Amino acid sequence: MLIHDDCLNGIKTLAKETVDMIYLDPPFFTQKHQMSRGSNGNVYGFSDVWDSRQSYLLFLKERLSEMHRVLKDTGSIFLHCDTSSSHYIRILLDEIFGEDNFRSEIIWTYKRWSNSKKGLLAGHQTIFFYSKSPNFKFNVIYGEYSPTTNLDQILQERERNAVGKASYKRDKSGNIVMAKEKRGVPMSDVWDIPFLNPKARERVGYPTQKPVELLQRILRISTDEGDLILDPFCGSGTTLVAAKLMLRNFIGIDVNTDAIKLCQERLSNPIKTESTLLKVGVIPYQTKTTAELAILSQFECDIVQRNKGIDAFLKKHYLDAPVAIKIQKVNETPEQAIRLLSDAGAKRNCSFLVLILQKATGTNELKNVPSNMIILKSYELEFRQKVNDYIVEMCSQRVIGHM
Amino acid sequence: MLIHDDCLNGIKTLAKETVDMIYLDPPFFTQKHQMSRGSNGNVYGFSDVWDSRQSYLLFLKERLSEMHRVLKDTGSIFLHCDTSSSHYIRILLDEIFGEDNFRSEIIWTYKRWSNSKKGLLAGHQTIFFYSKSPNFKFNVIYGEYSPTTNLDQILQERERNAVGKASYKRDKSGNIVMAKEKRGVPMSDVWDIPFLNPKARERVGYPTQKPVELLQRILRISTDEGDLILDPFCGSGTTLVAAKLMLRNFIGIDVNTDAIKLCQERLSNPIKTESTLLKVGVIPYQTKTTAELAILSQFECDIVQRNKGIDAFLKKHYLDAPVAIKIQKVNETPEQAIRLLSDAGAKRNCSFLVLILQKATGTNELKNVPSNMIILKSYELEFRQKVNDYIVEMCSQRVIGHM
DNA sequence: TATAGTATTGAATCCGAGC
DNA sequence: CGCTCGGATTCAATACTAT
Repeated sequence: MLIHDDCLNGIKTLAKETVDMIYLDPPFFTQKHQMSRGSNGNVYGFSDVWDSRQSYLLFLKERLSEMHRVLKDTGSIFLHCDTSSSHYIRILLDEIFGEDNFRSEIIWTYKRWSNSKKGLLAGHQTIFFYSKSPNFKFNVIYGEYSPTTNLDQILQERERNAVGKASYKRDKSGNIVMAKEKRGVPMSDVWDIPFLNPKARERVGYPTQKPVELLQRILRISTDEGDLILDPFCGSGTTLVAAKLMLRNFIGIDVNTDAIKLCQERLSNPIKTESTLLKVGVIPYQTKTTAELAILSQFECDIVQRNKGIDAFLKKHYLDAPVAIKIQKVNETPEQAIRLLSDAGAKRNCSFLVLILQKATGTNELKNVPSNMIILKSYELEFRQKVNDYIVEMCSQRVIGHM
Repeated sequence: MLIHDDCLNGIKTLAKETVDMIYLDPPFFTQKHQMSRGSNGNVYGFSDVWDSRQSYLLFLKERLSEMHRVLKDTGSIFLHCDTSSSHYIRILLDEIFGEDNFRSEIIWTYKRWSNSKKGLLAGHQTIFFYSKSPNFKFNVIYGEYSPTTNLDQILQERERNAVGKASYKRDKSGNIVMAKEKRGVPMSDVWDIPFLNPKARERVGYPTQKPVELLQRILRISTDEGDLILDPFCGSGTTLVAAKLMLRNFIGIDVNTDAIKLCQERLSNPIKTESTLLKVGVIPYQTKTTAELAILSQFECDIVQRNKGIDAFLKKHYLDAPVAIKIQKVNETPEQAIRLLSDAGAKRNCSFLVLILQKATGTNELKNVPSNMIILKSYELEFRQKVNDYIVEMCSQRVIGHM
């Protein structure tokens, strides 16, 4: 939903405790008029000039109180700002949401291209993360271990003696005891996400536009599918686009007519939205899944978009003809995949067709496999089948042993 | 020089405008008693518990005013704090040093041993950088260009037309105009410096001890040799050690007797841990090739560095034990790879071992394969072998046909 | 001497016991 | 039910040891 109004009025129309998450990127108190030019030639802008800091803070305070009202008990708020006023803003947030509900000061870092000046180059912005209450919703996301970590050691169980000295745990026979499954490293409050590249900005052209990746990360940790997101200063609508992509519901408010129009365009025309994102480098992951890309990355190949039968061609030709590759999709049976690939391959005069299966095929032999089609199983699949075989055999042996 | 006293008294003994730089790392208002044990068995600590934030801020304010007095016109102050009170502290600094003399909010980021929590892991602290006046001393330090930067572009002169569109400058004959030599990228305000590791020799056991490297960076940008540095909360004396190593003069003040003793000891033998991580960067730790990473990316696994026998462990355990993965290296025969993996796997009590072969094995059966080792072939290898089989068969058929 | 592999550690965090 | 206190768990990065 889009509301074209000052967010103070806009939020007042919403009922108490109905919103799961609020992200806002209000004016930063830069005392400048923010402007930039869009690809359509329009000039977008808004004023960030104020009588005094006092009036700026009052403006924010009124609106933050309303946000507090509409936020659910399990909800969170993310306020994006920079060093211009972050200290005063945090005091406001402490007042309105309570010091105890301060969760994190998220640092968004980026490398930026800029001329040298006397002093350090500003390469970060701050996002304050407060919750409405201690029982806020939070999805812990685990990441990779640091390369300097010796994982094989960490996987061993350890114990400490009375003095606190740690050592590896061993069983009675002196063997090392392995620890339980590990989850990985929880996400830090410092986020290194590339600044929106200038070409992408050209496409939408709204000043202070944020990268979708940043919003997606916020949505991932603080909301689930179907949750309701509010962005009271939605600008060009990045939050709303992220919400739509991630199947969240959303309300965007902006006082600026151009902003609302821009949001409508971005949201109503998903294809254009996708192409915008494609430039930023987010969408390739949507036409091909990460798993598919990982498989294809092992072949020297060129990736084909929008073809149901072929995912890629090998760079090298065999028998003077191209080799087509297809990965079985999750919703395809092996037979369907074989059919799609052999049809598409025939049209292109391929010498070989490579089909990679990702799902168990049952025991039946595959039918209608052209003689030049090579069928491979994904590592996962092959691994799972072999483990299965092994366990089945082990069990049967045990049964025989008991007889 | 070392002064054993409350810094309020200590600074009062100093003359007006005599100090070039002040670094302070005051209590953070954590409301905890900070304690830790030194290698000599001593227990060091200080109290960071206060009646109220008010009294904490008053304490700081009195001392900051004195610091302002002794700082030279060209001098700077760096105040180290964390999210506990950074917002209030910055308002104090605005008051005492002036908003216009705010130079940077430096973010010190690090990775750290930790535990999972509901929320984001704190991985940064803040250093506020203010100057006494606009004509502060500052040494601009240039770093490397990021690898994604197009160097051609940097080396070409650019110009903007009336509309503000940038293009490469050309001379009258249409040749590209090369720019003057560039010096690199000026330093950002986000500093990634490893946290003082529990095992670092530099560690003296004083709580909240900071890495020497951090202080050296501050000294480098804000002072020259022979300048006078003041640290009014010198603790274990890291600032003083950095100053001594970099030939700056220094005054350290602390109320704590143990702290002063520790400083004396440390200064007589200043040690800086040669952080290999900092010296060589994170790359040498990453020992996997892109091809290997591509293969591993298809498993849900944690990557292991510095182990010849194991490249990764599956995140999921099978039969209540971990599963180790190894990829055959280009210079390993299958037999060697099998041997390395089975040895390493035995030590770690793995339920299964997965070996991925990347090179043709000849026709011989593999020997000494443990029963719980699963051998997979890389897609490339499998593909090439099957293509080979196919062609061989095709040829033989043709030969038969010709007979 | 260089490299592979092993042994440790701090302190933030959670969780459960005790009050 | 809300507190504190103690114990268990966590992981990055060093020092140390063996080869």
